[in-house]
Amino acid sequence: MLSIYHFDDSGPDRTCTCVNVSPFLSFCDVCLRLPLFLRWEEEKCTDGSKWRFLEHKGPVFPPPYEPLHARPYQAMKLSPGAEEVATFYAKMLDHEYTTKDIFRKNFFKDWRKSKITELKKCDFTEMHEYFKAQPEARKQMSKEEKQVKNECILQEYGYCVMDNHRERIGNFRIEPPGLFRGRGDHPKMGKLKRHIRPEDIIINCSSQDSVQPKAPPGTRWKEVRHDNKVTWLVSWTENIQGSIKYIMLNPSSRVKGEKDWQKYETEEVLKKCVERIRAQYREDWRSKEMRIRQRAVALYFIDKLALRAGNEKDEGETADTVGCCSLRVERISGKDYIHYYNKVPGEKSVRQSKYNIELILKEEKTSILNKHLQELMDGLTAKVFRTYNTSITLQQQLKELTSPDDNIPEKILSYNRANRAVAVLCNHQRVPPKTFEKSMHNLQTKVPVIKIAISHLNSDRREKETALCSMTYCLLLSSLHRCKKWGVPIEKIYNKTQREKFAWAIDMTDEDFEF
DNA sequence: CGTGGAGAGTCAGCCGTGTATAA
DNA sequence: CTTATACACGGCTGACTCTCCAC
Repeated sequence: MLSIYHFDDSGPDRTCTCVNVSPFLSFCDVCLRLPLFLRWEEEKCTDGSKWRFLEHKGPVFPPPYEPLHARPYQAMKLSPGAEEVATFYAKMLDHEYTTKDIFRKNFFKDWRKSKITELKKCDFTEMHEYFKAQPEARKQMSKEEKQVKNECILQEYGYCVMDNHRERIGNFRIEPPGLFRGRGDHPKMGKLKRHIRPEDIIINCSSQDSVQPKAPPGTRWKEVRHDNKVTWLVSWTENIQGSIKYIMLNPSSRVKGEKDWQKYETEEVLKKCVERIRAQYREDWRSKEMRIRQRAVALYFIDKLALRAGNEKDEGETADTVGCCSLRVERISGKDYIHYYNKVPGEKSVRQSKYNIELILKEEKTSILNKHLQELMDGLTAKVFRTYNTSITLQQQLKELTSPDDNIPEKILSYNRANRAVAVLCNHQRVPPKTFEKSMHNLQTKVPVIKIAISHLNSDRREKETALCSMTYCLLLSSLHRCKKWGVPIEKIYNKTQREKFAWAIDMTDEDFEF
């Protein structure tokens, strides 16, 4: 039974009561009122509001910098600010980032508000050693001491009250300052991510009846607003890309759970009409209109290759990564493309129309594509295809790989193998972590016979990781179903966080379920 | 009507930490 | 029993998707 919250208007302290009811029951069998999910649905909230009451304590700021009085540059004394920025670099000395020119250049540019002229002449090793020793020092602090401290902060700042429910907040801590780590060859890597002050913070909460969060002594918030059309509690603008950051609720919360449920339902609808959509885009490959051909091939890639949509981005400002709609001709002839291409035998009409492919990917825009998808099916967007195909593949694989006589470990193994198939579809590829390579090396030198096992180990690891990261909803339900059917403990497949997030799905799975 | 940009929300990889397990 | 290694977990945050609205 799923724990669905219901309103408890009688309580003096506005906390919720959890009652075990199925989301498909009309009424809670204890208080005889509608469960929250359904009530929300019932009352429709057509104005698009996400909540009626919201109260929280605001964010937790990182502790202020404590100067070390270190002198990494020719014994020169640094201001506390300059010294702090230096510590960010010193902490990363072991990281590959600090070997990259762009990283160093950006860091140095932001740091040299001081009179330091050459990075090469700086010696960060002393500071580096200091920080390396920190985990040791922290270990000295007693375990309970740490836990109690953390627990207090969590209890005070880690929860909010939204519509009578005490809900867990996802990230209630402000991002600490540091050096920006972009992904890939990011042109801004190494730039200083500055301190966020209360004056940068926008608070969102109820206007009446709620206690508003207090800014730290001697400071004030940038703004306090009362916007119940959004779900965030706190926001600020980050200084590297100028984008907005938010504090929002935990995945186990009502607002997030409802969203997930909705997505699951969209997948269900797609299942019913996917063949129609496929037939249509195949036909569109031969359209007289170029735009339609473009659209159809883009859609084909998204469907067949589980590509992401991939929006246009500012060149020179952002990471160098690509998706379907931003694929360019030069990339198509490149290795990446061949790599994908080889995985798609058949569908000759796409392959033969070289002319198609070149234009399509160059000019098709995500927004246009999404508009088209919306016409094909209500709620359909590019990424729904990705999750849908993931689900279907997993389900098929599970069916193929599992036999009723398997014992539980065998069933867990086949689950992991099925996940590998899913990973292939999504083209997940990960570099094994460095520590892994190292331990592999040790194995190889010690016991040569073990070599044979190495490839297995390697793939097992990937399967596990994939199991953790390719969570979608039909996929989720079909694997939950399998657990129930074969008596595999759910705990063996999903960890605590995942089980909390998908409490609603775990409950609605029964043995007859099939995606 | 199309487009660009801001805002909101989701996804996913990395990494530190704590714990289980092996040596 | 102690120490070292492996592993799992969860927090963090950059990247991405999608929507909406002003122009």
